[in-house]
Amino acid sequence: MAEPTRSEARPLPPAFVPAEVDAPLYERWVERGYFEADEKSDRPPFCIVIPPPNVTGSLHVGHAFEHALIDALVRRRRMQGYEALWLPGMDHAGIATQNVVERELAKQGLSRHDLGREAFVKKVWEWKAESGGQILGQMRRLGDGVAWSRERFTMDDGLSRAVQEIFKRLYDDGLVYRAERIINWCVRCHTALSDIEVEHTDDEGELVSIRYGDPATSEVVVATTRAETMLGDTAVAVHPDDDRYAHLVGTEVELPLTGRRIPVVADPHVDPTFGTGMVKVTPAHDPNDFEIGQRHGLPSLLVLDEQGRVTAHGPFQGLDRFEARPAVVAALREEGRLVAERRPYVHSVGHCSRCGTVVEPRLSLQWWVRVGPLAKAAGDAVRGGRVVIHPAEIEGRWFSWVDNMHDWCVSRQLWWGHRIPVWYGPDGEVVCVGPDDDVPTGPGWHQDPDVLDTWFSSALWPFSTLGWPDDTPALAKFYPNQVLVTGYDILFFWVARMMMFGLYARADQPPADAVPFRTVALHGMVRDEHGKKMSKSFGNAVDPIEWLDRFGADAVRFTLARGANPGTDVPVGADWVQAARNFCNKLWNATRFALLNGAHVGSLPPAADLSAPDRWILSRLNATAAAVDAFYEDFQFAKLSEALFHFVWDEFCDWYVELAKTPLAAGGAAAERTRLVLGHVLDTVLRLLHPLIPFVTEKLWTTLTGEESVVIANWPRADDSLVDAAAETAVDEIQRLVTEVRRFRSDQGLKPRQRVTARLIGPAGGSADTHEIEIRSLTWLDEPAEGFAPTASLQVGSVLVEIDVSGSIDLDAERRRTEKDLAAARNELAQAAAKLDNEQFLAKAPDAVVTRIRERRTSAEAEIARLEARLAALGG
RNA sequence: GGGCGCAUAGCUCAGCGGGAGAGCACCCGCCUUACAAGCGGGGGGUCACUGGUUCGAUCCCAGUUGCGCCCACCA
Repeated sequence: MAEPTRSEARPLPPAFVPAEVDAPLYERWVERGYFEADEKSDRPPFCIVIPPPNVTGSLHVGHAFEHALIDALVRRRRMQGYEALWLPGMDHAGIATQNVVERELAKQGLSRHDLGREAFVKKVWEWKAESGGQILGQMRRLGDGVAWSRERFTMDDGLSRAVQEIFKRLYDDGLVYRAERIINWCVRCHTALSDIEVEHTDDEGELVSIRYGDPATSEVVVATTRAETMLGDTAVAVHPDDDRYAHLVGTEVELPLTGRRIPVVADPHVDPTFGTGMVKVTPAHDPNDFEIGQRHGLPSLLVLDEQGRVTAHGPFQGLDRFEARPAVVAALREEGRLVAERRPYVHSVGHCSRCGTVVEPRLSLQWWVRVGPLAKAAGDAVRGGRVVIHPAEIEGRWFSWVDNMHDWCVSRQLWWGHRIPVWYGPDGEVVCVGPDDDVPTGPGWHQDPDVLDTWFSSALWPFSTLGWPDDTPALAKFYPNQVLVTGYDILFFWVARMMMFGLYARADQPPADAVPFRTVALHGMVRDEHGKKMSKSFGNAVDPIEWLDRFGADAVRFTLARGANPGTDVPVGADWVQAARNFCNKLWNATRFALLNGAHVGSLPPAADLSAPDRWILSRLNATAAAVDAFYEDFQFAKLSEALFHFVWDEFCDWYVELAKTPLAAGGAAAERTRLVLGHVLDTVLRLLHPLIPFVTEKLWTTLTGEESVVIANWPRADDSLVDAAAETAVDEIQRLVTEVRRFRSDQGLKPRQRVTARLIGPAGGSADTHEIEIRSLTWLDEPAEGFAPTASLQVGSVLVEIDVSGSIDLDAERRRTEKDLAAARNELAQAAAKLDNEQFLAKAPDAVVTRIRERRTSAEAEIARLEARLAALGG
């Protein structure tokens, strides 16, 4: 047997101080290459690509949350023997980053146009270097076990090549095309936006009804919330079956303020029951009107420029759309009661998701991805079970989205991003250039000035980061990724597009291997301690660094994991992080205690040589390990964290460690046996906890075992043979006895450590008999001396405890307690008895339930008898 | 306008057909040589409302009220 000398050799400080522990450990992990993955390995692959953070700024708590989950998954798989890869990187975040840099420039009174495209883009790269470095630093502090050698950026050469390649393929397949349509135009960002980049809110506006045609005889009344767009009307539409207006169809009416005459057309899109049943048609500034225009060959008249200013017609020219709106209404009124009605109107208004500006629908020539076949494949992959979405309830949303997707506008009028690889020739030639093609040169040739939607490159992330379009070993090994962990908020922005492009790019593979990932695990959003959305403007956003400084990375990670119920939002507050920090410290001190007492890791003695508490804690340990494994398979981070928390604190620390003090003090074989069990339990539970709280566990585990690192230790396997029902029952008895005595003492006003004498009388070999020393120690009861005269007695299970409460017993307190317990027991009995009197219950309830109720009745009866006796003894 | 989800202890949330749970907060007592970032004990809930199904409902169904989210081109 090894001598317990380690503890003296490697003492632990009395408290866990993350600031002193974390950083050196992380550096060592990286130096030793633990997080690197070998694509040539025979081990099964486990790859998760990071949802690339925007280089825009620093990580927020949501990132910390996501990283905590991913890191836990990857670390566990690594311990299980997988070739585990967490691939890091960042996203250039086109519009977001450009905005940030433009804002910086604005502080100096400059616009990007002052710099020019080339200089501006250079500026953004500088920003990227600075901001990106900050993000990487935060990831190190969090303990993210990423393969740094594989770090990628969506704008680096390889990924840009992938973007160009896929664009070229899509172009050649007719899946990307250029067309003039209504797009969402942000007048502040000066770019087109895709539909999902627009956020709708119910805004207060005004619905204005306007008379068109001859004021005297006018029967044409149309309504609008955007009066200024009337300047661009090119028709009025009615429903084809609307008899009220059938006579007008084919005629022309005068458009006020413009001197133009516009036709009345019949179109099925018009809802005859809404308003007057007549609609103004502005093909250049409304998607529906554009459709109507197409159907009737109407001209499209742009009346707002890219700044949202009126381009047409004298008095309004140059006015912002929001100035033009009332101005037009006023002019109509002056013109002679052309405004039939004005009323407040709450309606859905689209805003730029980046800057909040009201989006202007606007006719524009843009590049589009034809989404039909791609989206169908994305839907089928989930339908066919090739990709599994967690939690499953989200699938409904998934299908309704992919099955109804509109074509995706992918061109952006920005400078920061992947430039569209299309050249236009002097004679109207259009050439799409692949990564290995020659760029057309010569007079008149120029490249499309626009860049691609930032999500276009993100969509390639699962394979572009692994070397695609080249046929690399990494791609072969790690594609499809095993899991994708991300927030439900970007299911459509990102997950759907990765599915579409992954399936398209890898269409040469068998269907099951073309998918970008096998499982999508969606998490919720981090919220504040009251469940409110975190936002800077609301002032409740937390900088994770603050918590990292105060409580350490493990505490932050554990808090977040512990709150992570599948797919639901996670509320967190500083108090909770503190509680997690306390847990880490508890673990620290339990290990410290064990080491101070010579705990070490060795082969466990056979069960027959172990005490009931030993067998109990091993039983609980293995049950916990099994539960943790099951929870991991289901991404139940809250449950598995809770299981480990409960095991460590409530079972191991509160009971096993306390019970262990007796054999440790006894010395000899009992002490050595206990040291081995302590060592074994800690060894195992530290490994189980490592994926969640990597730093403390590394420090404690290496100190305990003397081994190199828990990062590369084996994941514990639950051993069913160590689950021991008899031991659990035995310890359960001890716990009940101890708790009852403590309760009695507390009721009697005895100080916790105040020694009183007592005699324990139980059946030979029962828990009181075999563990009397432990029980006395935990209840501060001394052996009775000569002439022992108990002043009180209490029966707990099969054990009678006679106590000499030094001094007089507080009869009132004791009576109150007993009466209360008695009432509870009687209530219990009544409930059980009522059920057992019910014939239908007996006939229909499952046997197990009936048995349980019978047992409950029996124990309630015994309890009542006991309590009544006690009450009688108390003179009640 | 559609679709989805949620209402359980003061707060944040688990549980989800047969004994109401956790963390934090609260009250009482303890500086017990692992830990005061701790230890022991304790109080606190007609499980939103109304009906239904069932021997039995916090749990299933319907409706009501309140809250949240997603989608949508209704002037």
